[in-house]
Amino acid sequence: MATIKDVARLAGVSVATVSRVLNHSPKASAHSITVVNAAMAQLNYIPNANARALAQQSTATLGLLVNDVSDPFFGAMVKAVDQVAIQTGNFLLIGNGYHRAAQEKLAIEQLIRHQCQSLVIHAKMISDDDLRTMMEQVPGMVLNNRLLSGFESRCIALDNRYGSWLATRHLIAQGHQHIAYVCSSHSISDAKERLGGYQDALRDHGLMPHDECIAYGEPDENGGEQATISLLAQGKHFTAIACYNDSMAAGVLAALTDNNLKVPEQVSVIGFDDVHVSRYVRPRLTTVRYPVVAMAQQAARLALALGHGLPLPPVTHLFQPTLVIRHSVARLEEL
Amino acid sequence: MATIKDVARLAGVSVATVSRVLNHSPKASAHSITVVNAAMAQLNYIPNANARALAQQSTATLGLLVNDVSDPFFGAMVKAVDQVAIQTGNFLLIGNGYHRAAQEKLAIEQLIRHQCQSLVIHAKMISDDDLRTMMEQVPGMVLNNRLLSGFESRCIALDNRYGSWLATRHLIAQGHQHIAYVCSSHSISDAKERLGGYQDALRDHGLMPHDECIAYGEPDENGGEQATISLLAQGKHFTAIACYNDSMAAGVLAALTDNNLKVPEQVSVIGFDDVHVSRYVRPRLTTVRYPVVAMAQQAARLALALGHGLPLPPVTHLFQPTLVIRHSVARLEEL
DNA sequence: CTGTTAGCGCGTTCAA
DNA sequence: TTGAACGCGCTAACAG
Repeated sequence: MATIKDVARLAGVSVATVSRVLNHSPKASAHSITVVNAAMAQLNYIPNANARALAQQSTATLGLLVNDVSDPFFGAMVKAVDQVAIQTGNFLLIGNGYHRAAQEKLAIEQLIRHQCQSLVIHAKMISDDDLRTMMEQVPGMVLNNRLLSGFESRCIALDNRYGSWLATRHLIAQGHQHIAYVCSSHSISDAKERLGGYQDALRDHGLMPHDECIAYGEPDENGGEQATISLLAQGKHFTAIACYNDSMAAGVLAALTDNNLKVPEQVSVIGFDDVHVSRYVRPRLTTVRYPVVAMAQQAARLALALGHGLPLPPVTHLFQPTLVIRHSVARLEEL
Repeated sequence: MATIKDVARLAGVSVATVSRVLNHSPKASAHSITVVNAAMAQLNYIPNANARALAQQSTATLGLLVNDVSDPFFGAMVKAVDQVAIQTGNFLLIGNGYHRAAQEKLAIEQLIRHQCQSLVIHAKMISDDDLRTMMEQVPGMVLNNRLLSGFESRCIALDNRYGSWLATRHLIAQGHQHIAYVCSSHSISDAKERLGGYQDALRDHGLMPHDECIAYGEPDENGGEQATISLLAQGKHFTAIACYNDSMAAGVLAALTDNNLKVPEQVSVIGFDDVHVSRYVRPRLTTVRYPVVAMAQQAARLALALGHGLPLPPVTHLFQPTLVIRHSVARLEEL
């Protein structure tokens, strides 16, 4: 790998001059520019980002922590953040927490080791204390989907409870009275809030929430299938199912179909998140929209501004979910 | 951010000693270890990976280029590579090519700038020449899903043609004679090879391939829907559809369902890749298995070995796809 | 076992 | 406009 010295030698100038044309400094003669560029091309010179970072005490990188890039929800988030990284000339470093506190902590540390000044963090397992010491160390660190007291201005979250309340109310408005809930088995705030929203909505409309109507599973298709099967196996009576997220809802649809239950004619299903899958599953999934892209972009812009001491962009700290009506919920005519 | 000097000062030792305990050097007294560790903890010291890379002339990083992390196929690939990165104590840097030559080149360059000695590259658009100069510069660069002459030992690919041939033969064996093909509109080798395998299989079994039975679309669900709709709109007669990949197949299933065509009773559908979606779509998708995980892992291990001058692991350079039989293909009884 | 020192590749003074 | 020299944070001899 050629270094700046090799280029300088070949071009017959000093390294300082090479550095100048490299960084488009105005004080570089036209002649230097041509000579240096020629030398760089001939050597296939690629600058060393590490050395540059060390010298400038700043890196053009943006760090992002997600649960798991291979999860479509986080895929969308990564893409949204990458978009703003590209726009602002930054390189995106990605870490995976894999739903484990230790791994989350380690991955954030890796991002910091690599000197990311701006960090967008989606971490649900790591402790508040650990998170706090990191927030203090890195001014450009922003939390996505988590509220940490004392750092409210650097948090962006969704009103999960309200979203789930909306979904459940929609089912009730369609005449459903027996509504089951397919919940995530991960004990994170999202799960509690969404479950809480479902229960609140029932109570608000004079219906009793029953714990036996709640089934748990991993927050993916398979978890949705398993939860549905356990609901069915217990002979529960329900005409609608509200789900923790769309992936589980896809599993619910599959399990109902496998058991000859027609959706939405016999059972209505509503999801949460509005990820890609909800649009091509059949019937198309009625769901609650989680504005991942907008939230991720705002988080990224905020992190970038904070990390470089720039004026802060306007940000929404608590986003409101909305209803997306498709074809998996039907009005209950009789009963 | 505390530096090694701060730690040394606080611990009352030299930076060399700090470096030694940091790197678990055997020549460090128990006393030094305790003192230094205490100082590091007190300062929340996190080493600077850039400085370390510069000093050691080597980084513990593995670079990966994919088309788009938010695509489930690449999500699986990223996860597989991340797995081996974690196992080997490396940090994964990810770049996105977004199906564009310029972006692919730029992303690879970024990875090299950041001094990744090992690179797993999935790039279909960048020119052979550009790729070659990079392969020459970086000995630890491995190509996934592309064959570059002169670098065969650093390429890992799938026999796409054979996979598509397998799929088509399976349909023929089930009695189908009128088989449409839903093809990717991207003009990359995969598309050509898979289409070729379909045509070969038809010819090998005495059937004439008709260009009018081929519909094109973006290689995602929506593309599959559009392609199916155009096939239907043209009134083509077919009893089965072979697809470029599972995402398109999912779109095909959706479009057929929307048009009251039962799968597989009226139309059989076969996919390619065997990604996650194929298992929870209904009917479950019969498809061709692309061993992404195994391929990605081998590519990663090869890149790591090459990049660090270690003995090479055994690798399969051309993987063979296999048939995965589920429920979207039926035997054609009459005609 | 420890400290001093040189240098990794680059940006940035400061003189010239 | 240019080059020499220093330092960024860290590792790796080397000498003690």
